[in-house]
Amino acid sequence: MIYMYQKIKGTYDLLPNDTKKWQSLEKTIRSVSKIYNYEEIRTPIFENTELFHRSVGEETDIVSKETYDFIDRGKRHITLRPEGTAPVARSYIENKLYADKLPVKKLYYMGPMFRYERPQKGRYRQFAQFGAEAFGSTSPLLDAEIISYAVSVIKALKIKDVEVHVNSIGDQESKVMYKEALIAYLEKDVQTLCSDCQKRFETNPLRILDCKVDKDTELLKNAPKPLDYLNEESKTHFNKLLAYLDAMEIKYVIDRNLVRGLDYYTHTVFEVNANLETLGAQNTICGGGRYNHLVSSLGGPDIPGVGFAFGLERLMFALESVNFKGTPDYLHLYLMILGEEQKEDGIRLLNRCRIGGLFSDIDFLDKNLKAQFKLADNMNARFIAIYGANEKAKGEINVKDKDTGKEITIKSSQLYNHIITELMNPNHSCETCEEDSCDDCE
RNA sequence: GCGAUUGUGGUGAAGUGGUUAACACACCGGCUUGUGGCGCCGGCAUUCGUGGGUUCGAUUCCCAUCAGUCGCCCCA
Repeated sequence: MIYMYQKIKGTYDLLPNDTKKWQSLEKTIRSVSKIYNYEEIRTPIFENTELFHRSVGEETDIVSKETYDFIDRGKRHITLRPEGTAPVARSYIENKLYADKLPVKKLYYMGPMFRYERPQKGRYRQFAQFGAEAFGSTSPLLDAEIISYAVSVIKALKIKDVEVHVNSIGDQESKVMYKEALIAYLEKDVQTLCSDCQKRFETNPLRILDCKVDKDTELLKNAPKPLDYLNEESKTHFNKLLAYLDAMEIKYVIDRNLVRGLDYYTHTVFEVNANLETLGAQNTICGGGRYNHLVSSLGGPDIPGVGFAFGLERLMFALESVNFKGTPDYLHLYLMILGEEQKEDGIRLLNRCRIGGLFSDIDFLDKNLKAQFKLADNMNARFIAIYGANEKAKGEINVKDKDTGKEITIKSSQLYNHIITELMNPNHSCETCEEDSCDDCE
């Protein structure tokens, strides 16, 4: 070959083996979403560049240096979405979902996001997120529900060793007060911090709190914390949240240093970390919080919201470490037609089985018997039917049940009925069980 | 954006400045188009990510580039 194309840096192909696991993951996510009564929303993967600048924050890395931007043929400035909250908020406003008969709109989404970052484990340039947004209530109960929803997804996936970290950065007023206090406190000693923190001091001082390099220094240990600067309202909100979490029996730790990177957060912020070697440094699988002014700052009515986002690749890694398996592939029937003269009649038999819903396949390469048996094996076929000249002459067909090893010859017209009957037999093996799971499968 | 490290067939991998590039699995063919999973026999990298340089000669040394991995940053 002259030139081999390769995938774009930071992207990946999901091959059939992988898509099975992903489908299973998606299925679990959807069923938990149903339990919490969240409805799916799907927005475009690109939006006006401006949307992300307004919402996520001009100074954040993800907007200032990580977006995929382009200008389309109509000279529009377009950005591949780097996160899901802003597009959902935009859609919420544009479609006037606040006027819906459901005053609290609970939405979830799943799909690809794009950030121009240096790829590493659990971090890709095109990656998938599952996220939820609930609009229309300032009640801390909604914050608690969102956290509960996220935790339930993790539980449903049987991921252990997770920690929920919560914190409050307060409302707009508290945020401003805290920021001033922090800056005043750090001002004279900025030079003692790491070089990254010195930059952060100018751009996003809150993030100094969770710096890995400086976190153990006396300066940071004694630094003012957002929780100490909450006004009464913010304090009440946070305390109620904690009470509701207790009522929901959700274990959490209050992480006084937890801040989030995106500008739109107010009050509650939280993260879910998984302590798994397979995740490496990328151990935050879920992050979220409340954003009371995002909708209004995007030109909508003054409506609050709260949400979270999961990184699905990281979830997949976490699943691998708990030996999560998708449903195994199998076939009901592998039909071996021997001889060109038998093909058309054989195809009729195959077709009948397929119309009846049997998972069926056949050879396309005129392989010999041995090779076809091997193929049937690789396809994990339960029944192998052989249709050759002998059978055709007698109107019969030979059927082998791989589960029992028994082989019988029946009227070829009975092929479908025979297989169906056998499949209904409760003594089935789980490898070929028709449901996604049965009692024996667990 | 910064730092480190790796790159040999479908896969896992050994290996050397000089010419047949181990081995294992997978795959293909034969013994055996009418019964696979075992066995035996045979096949399967004109080529060592790509481009350039050093050299009589490079997969092996050097440079560049692309990609992967790990960490920082950031974030999910």
